[in-house]
Parts: sequence; structure tokens; C-alpha cells
Amino acid sequence: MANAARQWGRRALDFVDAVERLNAPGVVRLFESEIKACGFHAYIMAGLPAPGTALADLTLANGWPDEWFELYTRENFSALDPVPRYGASTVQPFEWSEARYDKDDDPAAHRVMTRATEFQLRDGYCIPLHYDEGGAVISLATEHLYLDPVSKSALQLIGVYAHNRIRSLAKPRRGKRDPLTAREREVLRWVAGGKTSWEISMILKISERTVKFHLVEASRKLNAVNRTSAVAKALAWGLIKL
Amino acid sequence: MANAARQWGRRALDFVDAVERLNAPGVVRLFESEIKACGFHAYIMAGLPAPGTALADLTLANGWPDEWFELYTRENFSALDPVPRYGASTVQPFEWSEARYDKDDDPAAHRVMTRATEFQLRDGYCIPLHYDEGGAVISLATEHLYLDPVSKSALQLIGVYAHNRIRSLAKPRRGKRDPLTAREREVLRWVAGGKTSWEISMILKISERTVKFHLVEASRKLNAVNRTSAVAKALAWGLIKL
DNA sequence: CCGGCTACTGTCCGAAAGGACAGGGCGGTG
DNA sequence: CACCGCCCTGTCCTTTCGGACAGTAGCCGG
Repeated sequence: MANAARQWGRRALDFVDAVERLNAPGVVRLFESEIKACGFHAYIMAGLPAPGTALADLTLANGWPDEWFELYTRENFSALDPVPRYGASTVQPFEWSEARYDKDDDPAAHRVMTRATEFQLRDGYCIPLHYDEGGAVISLATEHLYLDPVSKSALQLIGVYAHNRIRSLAKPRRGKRDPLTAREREVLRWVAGGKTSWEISMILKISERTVKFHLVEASRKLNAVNRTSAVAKALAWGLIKL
Repeated sequence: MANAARQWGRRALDFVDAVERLNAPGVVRLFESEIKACGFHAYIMAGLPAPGTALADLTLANGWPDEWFELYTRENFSALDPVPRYGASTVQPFEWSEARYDKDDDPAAHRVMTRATEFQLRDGYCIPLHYDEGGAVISLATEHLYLDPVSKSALQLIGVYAHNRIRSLAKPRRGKRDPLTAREREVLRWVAGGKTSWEISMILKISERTVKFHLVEASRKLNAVNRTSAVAKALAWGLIKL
């Protein structure tokens, strides 16, 4: 156990060393060989797309089966998949099976997980990351998951460094994360604080009608049916903060 | 740089390795020595108390000056302190100074930060954690904060594993977190999803009036002025999840 | 057995939200 | 210049919320 731990620790540290000297494709190749050694046969490294943004634009490295990625983006699974959704709300790595959802409340989530098994993506490990621009996940797929605590932390270390390195190399990030305008976020923050449209109009020195307009726009972009769900979605996606 | 990275990586991995074999006081001691080495002279590791619950019941490890902790709980600073408040709403570690508040809107928050300096708690680093039972933070205090990205990652790794270990050892957690009843949470989740009172009454097979009643109760407990702010606060405090 | 807590239900009414129209101004870019 | 994105404004009307009133029923522990 302690022996295995040393070995994993060593691997992780070698990885951290090497990664600083590699270019993006090199990091990806090394990363792939490391996770293969841990028994993972597919992976993705991508930002969390807010509603209305494309996953492809936020993908730093794609090691998923092509058909699955194609299906995933085409059917907009990123809005339904419980794994990235849970990843957005935690800093700790977790196993896919820990990303709970209610089969009855949320049949769409269950459908995504079921379809994934068709591509041999039965179980996996997900490492969430959080930057100022928003969240990201590294999701690793395997047929049979078993990880002891030390390999988990080693994987986390590897993942964090790989992602950081690729991210800093791929500097000019295209792909807009934030579908909301500054004004829309401003209004949403006040709404989240319990202010009425009229109060917000006084605070921002604009008409009540305009406050409602921004809310309608924000709700449309977030696929929210009313101001409450707009606030909930904006909070969940990290588009606004209390 | 690569050298420093390697050193921090080693520290973190050694910590993870060791922590699995230690009991709670041992983990605390090791954790304390690690953070001292990073220049932090005080810390706390505690759950985020929802309004109306006691901080002391949620504290896993307390390395704050006694007088400060006493003052903090007596004056109920946890409801005012911007650091845990921000920690509740974010998943990424942050420096205390990033936990913004408006000096005019929120003089109480400013007072807490000012009082803290009397106890040599001028600046610090805060690692938020999120569990099913609610949020938690590890808050580390120092006189002069400087952390490079590598030590930040290492600290995060150390913090997460220390907290997890202590938490799992101190299994039977006393201290109620959740001022909300199951029914209130259930209603809040549906409201967050954008459902109207009438729709929720159909879903839960209760009268519309009862739905409103639960919302009023939840809003009262959360000090929310309407359903939107109730949802926002419940989400921010981790009392409900999308 | 009573007090306290939770869950539940009702009516009435003013205030707020939200949907459906229909616009104008301003700055940047192809 | 024409187009686009963002910001801004208006009216009318229906639906929903939220506050105030006043209750019932079941469970649990002192």
C-alpha cells in the first residue's frame, strides 16, 4: 500500500516536472499515457458550457469516442449530463456514480448516462477545476472503477497540472462562456437579493420596464421560465455571485 | 519553478499518504505543521452555519485564537463575515481580500474584517468545500499573504484530504445544519426550477395554499423577502441543489 | 395531557410579475 | 451605410405572489 503510494506519487511528480517542458500536444500525449496506465480508456478535458454555448469551443483535449462526442454535442447533452453539473458545484474529484440525479425527476440525465454505456463509458472519475472564467472538468472513463486515495490524489495532481499547462499554452481562448451582458447580470444579482423590478429601477436609475426587459432577455438566454429559475440557473452556472 | 512545483507536489502527496493512517488529532497536528510551513499562523475548519445554527457544533478543527473564536460565536459573526459567505457561493479557493462586500451596503461585514485584524488575522486563504450536508470552509490566516499557483494547488489538496479524513473519523456529526424541513426543501427545489405554486401543488398533491405556506416558512427561516431570494439563499448555503 | 412542531387548508385583496404588442438611440464592424 | 448587439422605454392585460386573516390534524417528548 505504502509502496504503491510511493509509486503513484513518483509518477505524479515526474508528470508535473515534465509538463512544464512540453508543448500542448506533448502534454496531451503524456497525459493520455498516464491515465491509460490507471485503466482509463477515454477522457475529456473541457470547460463547462453555460446554456447556449458550444462544448466544442471549450474543449481543451478530447479523448472520447468520436461518435459519442458527436452525439453529445448534437443532442446538447452537456445541459443534461449530471456529471458536469455536479462538477460545477464541487471542488472535489468524484466518481461518476456519485453525481446523483433523480431518475423520475430527471429522466434526461438518466438517458445521458444510459447512452454513455453504449460507448463503453460505464463509470469514471471526474476532476472539477475552477477558474475565474468559469468551471471545467476532466472526466475519465473506465469499465471498472477502482481507485485508492493516493492514486486519486495523484490523478488530481496530474489532471490539474495538465489542464493548467494546456490552458496557458492555448492562451487566446475563443469560445464565449458568458451569454449574459453586464447589465443582465447586474439586474439578476439584485433580483437574487429579493429586490422587485421597481426597486431595481430606482437603484439602477432606469425604468421599471427596462429592468423587466433585461430579465426577459436573461431568462431567454438561460432557458428559464421566470425570474426565480433565471436566478437559480445563473447561480448554478456561476454567472452571478451573491 | 519546476523544482518548487515538484517540492509542493511531494509535500501534498506525502500528506495524503500519511493522512490515511492517522487518527483525527494526528491529522490535525500534521495539517497544522504543513500550513505553518506555508506561513499561516491560524486556521479554522468548519461547516457553514445556516442562519440560526451554531458555529461551534460544526467546527472540525479550530486553530483560531481563543478570544477571537469566542467573540466570533458570541457576536454571531458567521452571519456577517464575508469570507464564509463568499465561500458558500463559490467552489474555488480564494484569498480573503477577494471576498468583496460593499462597505456602505454592508458595514457589518466590514466590522468583522476590522475586528479580525485585532487578532492578527489580516489576510488569508479560504478553501471552500461542498458536501451533501452543506458547505464547509478551511480558512487560513496570515499576516502577509503570498501564494504562487503551485502552493495554492498543494494547499487545496492538503486541505481537502485533511478535511475529508477528519470528517469521516468524526462520523456521527452532531449539530443540526438545516433549519429547513424536508417539505420546505422539496418546495424550494421546485420553485428554483421555475414552477408556480399551483404547479407544485399538482406535483406534490397538496393545495396551492400549502405550497405558499411552506415557502413563507422557508423564507422566514432564511431571512428572505420573497421566493426568489429564498431560492438564492438556499442555493448559496447549499441547503438545496439543482 | 399539554405544549410544541410539522403539515396542511381556506378566503380575500392589493402588489408584483410576466406576456404581447411597438418602438428609439448609440457604438462598433463588415 | 446597413447591420447588429446592447441598452433603453412605453401601454395593456392576465396571472401569480405575498400578506393578513383563521383555522385542523398528527406526532413526540416532558
